[in-house]
Amino acid sequence: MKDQIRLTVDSVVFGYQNAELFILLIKRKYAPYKNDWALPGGFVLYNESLEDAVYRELKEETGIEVNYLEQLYTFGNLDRDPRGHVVSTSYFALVSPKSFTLNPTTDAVEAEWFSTKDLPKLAFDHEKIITLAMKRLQSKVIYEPLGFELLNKKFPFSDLEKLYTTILGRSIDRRNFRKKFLSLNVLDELKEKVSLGAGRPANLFKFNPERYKKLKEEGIIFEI
Amino acid sequence: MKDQIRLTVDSVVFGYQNAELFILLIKRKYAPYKNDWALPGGFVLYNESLEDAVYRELKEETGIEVNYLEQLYTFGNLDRDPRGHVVSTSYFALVSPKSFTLNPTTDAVEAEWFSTKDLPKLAFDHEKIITLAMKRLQSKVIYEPLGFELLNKKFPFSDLEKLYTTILGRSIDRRNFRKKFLSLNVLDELKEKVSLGAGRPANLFKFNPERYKKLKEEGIIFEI
DNA sequence: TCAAAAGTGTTGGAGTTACACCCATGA
DNA sequence: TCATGGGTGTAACTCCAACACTTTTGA
Repeated sequence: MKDQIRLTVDSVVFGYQNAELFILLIKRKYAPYKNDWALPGGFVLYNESLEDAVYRELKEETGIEVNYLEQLYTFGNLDRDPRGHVVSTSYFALVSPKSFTLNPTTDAVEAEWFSTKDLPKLAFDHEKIITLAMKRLQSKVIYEPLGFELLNKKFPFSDLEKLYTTILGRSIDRRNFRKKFLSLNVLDELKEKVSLGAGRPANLFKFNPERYKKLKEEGIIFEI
Repeated sequence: MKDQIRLTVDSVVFGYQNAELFILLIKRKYAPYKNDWALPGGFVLYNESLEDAVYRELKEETGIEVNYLEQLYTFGNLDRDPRGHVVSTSYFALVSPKSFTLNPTTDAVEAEWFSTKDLPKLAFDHEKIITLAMKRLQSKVIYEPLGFELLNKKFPFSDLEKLYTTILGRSIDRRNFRKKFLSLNVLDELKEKVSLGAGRPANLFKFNPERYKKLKEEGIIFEI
């Protein structure tokens, strides 16, 4: 077991609530970095694919089901893990609001959502991984319709706008955003309305993945 | 050694000559896939970083020096290598024309450039890796000035244009391309001219990496 | 009736595309 | 002087950014 390269996976799981982005972290039970917060993940088993390892670890450590998963980067610096030569393939994942509340299934393991604006000190090089994941989310959300994975199936337009504002970290012109998004022709306007506290009730929309797929095949590119 | 995940690196090395893109392949000396063509690469050693492994394997197998290196993707399917559970992190690299001719240093190992339009049957999942690398090159060349890594330091504008035509696989309007590229303000026009066979001699240009870096820091984005 | 959020059009400017002829050289 | 590739400008159009008031509801 010694003098052997070992392979881990780590996942940056994003959740979204009330115009805030969150990342799922777990508290480490063992050394190294005992009691520090870290990304969910762990060693890949023999004859286990990378994605299987990600799903297994997420289930074991957090009990969460993700909506979207994508490989991020593989870190292989020699100084990244005090236990020796440990290479980690990182993933980034998105969860829908209904998976946002954590069931405290997996006893003993502490898992918690942290606002991206208020992250604790992290184990290993996990801060670096998170930084990369956030950049990737930002750059990806403008040319692929990922955002919907973080929202409910049906959502008012303002949710989408707030989500983009949050992810991109800048304000967006409501009229232009709506115009542009609707012109992409991948949203279905529903007959339903929803009233969120004060103000005029909002129309609900739904992302149409089939239409998106078809447009993509035709070479039409999504771009916000 | 058995029942142990092993880690390899594989590199897709691109070269460019006469309006054609080439990929560097080696002929496998041992099973599996003995005598098939494959991407240069091999097992990562204990206490060796991924990039070091890439450079080492490229040197051992091809004797080549690359100009640009970037991680591509990590493949971890269980069926990708008949030898067992072998995970491979792939890289993509660019070489300048002066490194394009192969010195037959590393005896016994056969390395050869293949046109991307005429690739042989490949070992493992290397065809898949190459497909991904080509997509990455295409999408990246339009928002990062990678192309220069495939050209001589000093080059006539037509070289740049032909390179983009080749990589993107479509024709480009000469006037618009030149206008746009020059307006990015990262090329220095030299006083030198070069005459390539027939026709009016062309002015030489040089990429200015410092200027590009400065513009990038100011938030100006390169985009062709 | 007031507060709060949803919904909606227009205009100017920037940037992109489309397009064809002259220039400098070597053979 | 001819063949070859290099170098250049303009006009139409499309796309993007900027900008503020009306509508609908609940309290």
